[in-house]
Amino acid sequence: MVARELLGCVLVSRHARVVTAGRIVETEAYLGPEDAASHTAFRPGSRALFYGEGGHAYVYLNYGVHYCLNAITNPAGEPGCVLIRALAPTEGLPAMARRRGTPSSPRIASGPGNLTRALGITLRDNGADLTTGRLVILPPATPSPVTVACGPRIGITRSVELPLRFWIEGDLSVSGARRR
DNA sequence: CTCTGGATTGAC
DNA sequence: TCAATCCAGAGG
Repeated sequence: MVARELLGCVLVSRHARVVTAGRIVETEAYLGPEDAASHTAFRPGSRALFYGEGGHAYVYLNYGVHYCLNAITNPAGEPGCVLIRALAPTEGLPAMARRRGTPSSPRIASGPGNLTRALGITLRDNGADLTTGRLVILPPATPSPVTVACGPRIGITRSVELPLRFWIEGDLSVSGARRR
């Protein structure tokens, strides 16, 4: 599963002259029509991206307040994406804190909305190429042996029971479990 | 054009 | 526990 491989990869955002980056420590997988929580199930407009070629970004404004960053994972024609939920800051922490308007903290990019705000990601990054654009995902610089845990997804109202959420065990930047 | 849901967050 | 806040889809 690609969601698992993404853990430990580094997400780099270059906005103007500011570079912010972090290690991906938490992801969630979203599937095609058979996944009731996937946007493909109730948001046809997102289908073009879901079914598009892998390696592109799918950015979505949620609750009118927060953005969510997804990576399209599958070859063209096959729906599937991974929601990036949390980052462990590795570069540009002060810039993240400035964008967030909060003090620097390991949890500055913990949670989908926090993450996108910290990296300055907006709707205009929707559909961007994650291999060449100002938003890039790199393989782990130093493949560190980590424990990957998996469990139910968070914050959704459908198919919550599917164990499609992955995170790095014990990492400080993983977002805390919430209930609904 | 109006109505409304939603993969969240942080303050009460 | 609850309100903030905005896009796109659905319906008129």
